[in-house]
Amino acid sequence: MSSKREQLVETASRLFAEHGFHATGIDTVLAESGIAKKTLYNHFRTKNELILAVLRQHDSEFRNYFMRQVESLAETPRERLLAIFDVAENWFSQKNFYGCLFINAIGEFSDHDSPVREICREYKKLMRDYIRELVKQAGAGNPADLAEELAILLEGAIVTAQVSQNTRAAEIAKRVAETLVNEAID
Amino acid sequence: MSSKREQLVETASRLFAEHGFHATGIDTVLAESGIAKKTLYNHFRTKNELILAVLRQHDSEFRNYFMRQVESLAETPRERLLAIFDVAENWFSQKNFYGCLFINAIGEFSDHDSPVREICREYKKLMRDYIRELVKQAGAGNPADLAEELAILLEGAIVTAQVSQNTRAAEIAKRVAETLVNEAID
DNA sequence: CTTGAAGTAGACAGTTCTGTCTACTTGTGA
DNA sequence: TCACAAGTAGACAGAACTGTCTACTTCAAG
Repeated sequence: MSSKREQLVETASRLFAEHGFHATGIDTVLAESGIAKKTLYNHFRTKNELILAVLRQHDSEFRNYFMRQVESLAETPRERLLAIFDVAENWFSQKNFYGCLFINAIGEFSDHDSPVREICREYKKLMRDYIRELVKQAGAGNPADLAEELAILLEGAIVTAQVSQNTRAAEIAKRVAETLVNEAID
Repeated sequence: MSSKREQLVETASRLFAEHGFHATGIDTVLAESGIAKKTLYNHFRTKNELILAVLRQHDSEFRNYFMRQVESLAETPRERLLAIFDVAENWFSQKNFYGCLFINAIGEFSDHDSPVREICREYKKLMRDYIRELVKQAGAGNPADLAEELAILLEGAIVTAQVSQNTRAAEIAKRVAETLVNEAID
């Protein structure tokens, strides 16, 4: 059985994703998780620390899930670059898809130096790094360029799927990705 | 001089963009605008109605600004498709750039049928319609496809610029757009 | 068996938020 | 001039939210 701390982070993660960070009260997290208020404040000094814990947990968990999926769907680096968009399509079609938690967080925490934004920037950087590594393995001339392009395509697909609740965004982005990959790698 | 209603919408718009919708209290809007609470509640029945007014106003104002910019930067439809990303770059480099207000709103209002989400979907649809119209004028074989691709690129650039506060995203997206346009239009 | 760590239940203080209401002021058109 | 529409200032009710604290329970290790 998971620890109380893990339960809190898991419940809060779900609620923050669905309703946002400011709109979700501590009491809701407690009611949904069935955990006492004292226990929460034993593990986290403030609500903000809970938010940071949620983002850090989601960072490692989601990246892990994403990369595993990519690697299970395709073998070669080149195929994996395209599989990214198949994984995205799966993600978008989950019933509890509320877009990217980090993009949503950025919208609620505008302070440029806030730890929230730092975690979000770091997450996006690590995703780009992963893509760049695949691009490099696939043998592209300029890995950084193609990686940035594919990363932008992925972001665009995420937002489009979130706003229009349309999983086809992944398919469209994938088609563009194919063009770019074919162009960059002979 | 603008009406009190306009001042309220303008002030609220700025605060919602910077701090988010739930994190911005009515009292803050009143303090910043120097308008009495009674006046606000004479114009809007609830905070939620103020939010809707802000989104509707921003919808028409921003699209108008965006299209005018595109049309002043380039003459032919084909050039205008690429100018979209120059306008985006200008937008990203404004000191008060907090991403797309509609994307941010979607993150805070998850209810699928909420009027907030309706307005956001409609805005995104109208932007895609505008792009599709330019694509059609430029003479692409399948206007819908290229338009969707360019729209996804634009979304990706917006989010990337917002997260990393890096205006280069527009430039990268533009490069991809050039490839797509050249491929689709002979 | 006992002791201490961790959890429960929930009252409570203090703040903040939305929305209402009263009493007063200002400005303008008939 | 005056009547009325619109605005100001701000008190207030009621709800919600964060964070603290007390008293009680559970359970496992020594």
